[in-house]
Amino acid sequence: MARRTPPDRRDSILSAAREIFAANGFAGARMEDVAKRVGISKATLYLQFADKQALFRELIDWLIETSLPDAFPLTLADASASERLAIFAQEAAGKLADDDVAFLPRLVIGESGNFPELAKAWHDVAVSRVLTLIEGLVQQGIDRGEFRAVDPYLAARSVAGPLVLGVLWNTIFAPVGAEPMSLAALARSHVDILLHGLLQGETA
Amino acid sequence: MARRTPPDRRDSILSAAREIFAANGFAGARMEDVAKRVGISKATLYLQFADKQALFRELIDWLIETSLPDAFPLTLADASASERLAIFAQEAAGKLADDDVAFLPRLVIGESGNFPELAKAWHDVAVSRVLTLIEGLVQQGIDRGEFRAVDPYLAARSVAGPLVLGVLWNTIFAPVGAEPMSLAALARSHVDILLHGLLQGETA
Amino acid sequence: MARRTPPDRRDSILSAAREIFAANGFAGARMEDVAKRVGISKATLYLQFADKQALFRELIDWLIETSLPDAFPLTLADASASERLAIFAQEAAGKLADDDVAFLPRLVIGESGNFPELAKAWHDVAVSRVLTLIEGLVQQGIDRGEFRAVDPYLAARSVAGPLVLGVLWNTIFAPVGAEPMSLAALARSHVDILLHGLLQGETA
Amino acid sequence: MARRTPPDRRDSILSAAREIFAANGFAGARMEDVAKRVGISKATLYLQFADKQALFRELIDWLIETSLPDAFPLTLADASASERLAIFAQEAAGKLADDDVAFLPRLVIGESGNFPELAKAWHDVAVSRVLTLIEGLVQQGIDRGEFRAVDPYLAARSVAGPLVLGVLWNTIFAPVGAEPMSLAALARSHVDILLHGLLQGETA
DNA sequence: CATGAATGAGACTTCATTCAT
DNA sequence: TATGAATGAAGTCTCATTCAT
Repeated sequence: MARRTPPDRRDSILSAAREIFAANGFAGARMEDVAKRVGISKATLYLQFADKQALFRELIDWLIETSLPDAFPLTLADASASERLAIFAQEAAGKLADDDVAFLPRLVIGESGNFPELAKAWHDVAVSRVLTLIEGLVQQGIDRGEFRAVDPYLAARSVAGPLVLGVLWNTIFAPVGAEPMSLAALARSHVDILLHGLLQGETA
Repeated sequence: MARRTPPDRRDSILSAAREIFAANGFAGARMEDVAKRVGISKATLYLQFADKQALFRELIDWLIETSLPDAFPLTLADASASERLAIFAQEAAGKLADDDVAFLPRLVIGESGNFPELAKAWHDVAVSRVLTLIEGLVQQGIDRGEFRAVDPYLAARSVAGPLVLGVLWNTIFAPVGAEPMSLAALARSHVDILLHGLLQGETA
Repeated sequence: MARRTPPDRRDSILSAAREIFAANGFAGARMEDVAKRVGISKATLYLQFADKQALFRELIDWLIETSLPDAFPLTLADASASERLAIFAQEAAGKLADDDVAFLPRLVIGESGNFPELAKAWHDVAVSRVLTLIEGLVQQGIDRGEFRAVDPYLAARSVAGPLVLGVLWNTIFAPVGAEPMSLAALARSHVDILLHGLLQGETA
Repeated sequence: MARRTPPDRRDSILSAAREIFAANGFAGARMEDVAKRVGISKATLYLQFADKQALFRELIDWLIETSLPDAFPLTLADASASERLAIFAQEAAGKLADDDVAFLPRLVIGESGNFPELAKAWHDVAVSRVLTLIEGLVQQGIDRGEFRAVDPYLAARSVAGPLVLGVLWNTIFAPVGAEPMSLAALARSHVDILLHGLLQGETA
């Protein structure tokens, strides 16, 4: 059941590493704990990963690959910008609610001081991409006369910000007693506010 | 509270500790580096702080005390809810742009796994407070008939989210090559969108 | 002595082991490197040799057997002692110039602390034999009235020493930039000096 | 008796290291054993030496410095070349008989594969110097018409070789049962042979 | 008070050796 | 016979923490 399956073995190690690193950070994590969680010996770990840093780096890469790649191909739709924004937000909320993804931000944020490259990779591969996608969405809305002529760059941050906050909330504060937040509800409310504004008179 | 040693000494240690912990996280920080940065010996460090955890905990307390306490007493104003929201956002952006504050999120996020109490303290003392303040602000707007009847809890997240994103952006991504973000500009744009919405026709 | 595996296999392992051990010493050599050089797996190595020490010991035996056995059968000649000394020196220089032999001294010298038996084997099988042979040669010269009545034991060291120095020189110093030494030239010069002395007037 | 004496401490470590490295070679030596022999903890070792290699390198340097520097200033004498050669050989034999010096060759020879720099240092600082000194001595003898016109470079090897052999003999073979060799006796015999030659008739 | 010196405990990493296939 | 995979044991190195001065 566990002899000759290099790919499985590798994934199971990465999976265990995710938990250990997520719980303790890079410096605080112990290789022995990772091994123990996989049910192998430390030495076997080193058969697959050159050292602790390699394991950590490949873990992050794996997480980024695993979680973001096929993200949001929905952009295609020829619905209205409003609808597409709403759909995007729902999809994003759904993805970010996945625990396998949610702790990546914490990990990368926490270790960005020690591993700047990881921050860069996460930025390039995931964050920047998503923000650019949102920018495009906003820009499209403006071009179609559907949205006001706001700054797409900043607007994209307005769109994404609350979701980031929500993810971190659930990752950081929920474990210490705060009420977990429904990303879906947050997304719905946020899109509503974004589109229609807070002001009373403004809504037709 | 500090005995014979001038409080200066204590503060200079905490200040040094801030830099070291911010740069390396708790586990990655070395007591010797803290001592070296202050210009004292490791042993002297232990004269002031029982151990590494004590230093870290007192650091966090000190940071929260130092940075958050006088936060946003502005709530007083009896201007319109819109105006007060705008003012709040500007003030918040200003405070969060301060480097002495900006790295705190990263630190807490990174160490929340090992130090749940930090997450809790930060939540209780800082985050929760500010969000509650925003909720009150929104609620007031609704009560006055100025804002639509949105969910104040979620709306508060809509307000704060982009600022959080902005701070993290400048903390995490700017150091690895991303263009730093102007929190003031972000706040301005965000409040505009929040109040008036993105939709074209909606603005009077 | 080797079963199904052709002796070639055994020899090729020993040959690879020679290079690895010669380059790194016993403790520094890795079984994996030996296996890799042969092109087999570590496990297969253990099919032929019980463990690392066994491999090393058999290697030394093999080297001694391989290199020394047929050494200097020339002693027979019934030429003059001078001639025989000269011939011996030339032959020895020739043999010692062979790289397959030259590194043996270094190996044994380096590991004599950890493997006293090696030192003993080398002494018994090789060094002692050669020195005894030289002693006999000198003694013969004395007996025939050809040589002065020197101490044959010490004289044998006088004969052999420079060749040893030469071998070590080429093994130790030449690789780090020193000019390699011609053992043949050294032997020729040395025999000349040994026979005729350095002093001017002494030569007829 | 052992608190605040950095230089003593350092020397006592090097002295212990000498024994451990001499007995086991670089790879075979354990830092813990060195520490144990000094009577300190492993960590204290690392207070003085960055790592195992640093300890080893500094040990070799220390040995070379300690043993060779003031070597053979005797060159001054204005005695005959023969006398000076004899004196040199006696002095050299005396120095080389010192156990603190005698194992250096073994150590460097054994590790020359892993630490080429050591071989180079030993060559440059010790071996090359002594050989050059002998060359000068021979050349002087030739210039004065006292010696025959031999090749000084090769003659120097003829002079030094047996002493090297003797040292290695006592280092390598004596510990495994061979009769130790008197370097003084060897030197005396060797100089006699070198000067007067082996041949009977040649001596006036 | 201040500190240089010392160390115990622990973490990473390596490698000879074994075993199921 | 051959080997890929696995690991126990060991060794290097680090660092929070203590203590004598």
